Amino acid sequence: MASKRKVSNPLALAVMALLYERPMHAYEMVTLMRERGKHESVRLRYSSLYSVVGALEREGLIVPRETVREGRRPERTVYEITGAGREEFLTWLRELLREPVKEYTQFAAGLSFLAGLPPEEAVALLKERGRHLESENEGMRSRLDTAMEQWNLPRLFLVESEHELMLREAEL
Amino acid sequence: MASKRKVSNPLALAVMALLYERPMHAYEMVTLMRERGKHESVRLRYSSLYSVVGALEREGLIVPRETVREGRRPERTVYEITGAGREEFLTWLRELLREPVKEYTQFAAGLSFLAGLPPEEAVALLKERGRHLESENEGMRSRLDTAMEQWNLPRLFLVESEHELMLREAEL
DNA sequence: GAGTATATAGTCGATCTCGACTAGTTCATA
DNA sequence: TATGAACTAGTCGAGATCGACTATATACTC
Repeated sequence: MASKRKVSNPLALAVMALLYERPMHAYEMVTLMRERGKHESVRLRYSSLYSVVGALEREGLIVPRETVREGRRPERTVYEITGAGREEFLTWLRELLREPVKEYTQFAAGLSFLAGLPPEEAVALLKERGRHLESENEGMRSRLDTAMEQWNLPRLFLVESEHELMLREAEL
Repeated sequence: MASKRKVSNPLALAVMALLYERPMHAYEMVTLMRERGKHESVRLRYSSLYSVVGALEREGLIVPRETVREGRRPERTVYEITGAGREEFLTWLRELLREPVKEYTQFAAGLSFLAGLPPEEAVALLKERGRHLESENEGMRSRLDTAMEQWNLPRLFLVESEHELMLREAEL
């Protein structure tokens, strides 16, 4: 279990999720992801997207359905998900939700070398961080509140990280 | 501010931190990092380490001091940090601590496609995750407690993630 | 003293990832 | 009506990253 995936970029999960709904072309995926705020949870770069789409096709998880061209714009390839793709999507998603995996963050790295700085400076920096977080979180919270009517799934979603970090600073 | 670093892998921060203490060779860095548990906060692979060391050298942040060979073992190059390296280390560390940056986690990605699963299954999976976390955290906590005497810096350090995730599940 | 497990010290090739760039289109606006 | 911004739809090359592999030395065990 938890064997290595042939396409491991989380963006691939997003692609499959979107194609699970209906066939579409790459650029449309970007647009949809942005509309739905998925780019907040999955790192989204054009270049990665196209390479991930290519990889998924190689692995037979998605297939091109048609290539259309409007006017003199570059042509767009519409993809659809395959049976194997659906299966892979569900397996992967289940695994992500069920099994905690070690995640490395920049901040954790920074914290672990805290000792390289004089204590007063460390405290000052972390306090500053605290202020940044507070104001960012306020913004997030209010955006969430106003968006709550349309999208009822997210709810609390990002705000917990606030608690985590507040605790850390409190601890210092 | 927050301009792109020439060597951006957090492992580079670790290397500079170690060489800040005293010159050493690559393999010794691995040993020390493991001893001190730094590999819990910074992803550590041999291959990445050697390439990071190479990059740091190219950038003039560290320099080889001598190459020694014991018996017929592969030769080891001892590195030391330069003035520029010290400066870069401090700047980077300060930035990491001061400025919150968006971090993408696997779990966040998974959560954001939760809707792809039937609600009961989602709940079941997250509950399972909760159990895993609980037992893992228990282990962590006891290891921390026993190690507390020797290393007094870490204290709460990893345990807050427990709270974060417990809150998330509670929310579901 | 033979076999095997573990520690030491790395290298190499394939893939992944990203930033920078291209190139046409639509829209506002001066 | 020219001009510049923003949108649409990608490509490309450089560099980063990782898994797998090599090779010697030491320790343990039967």
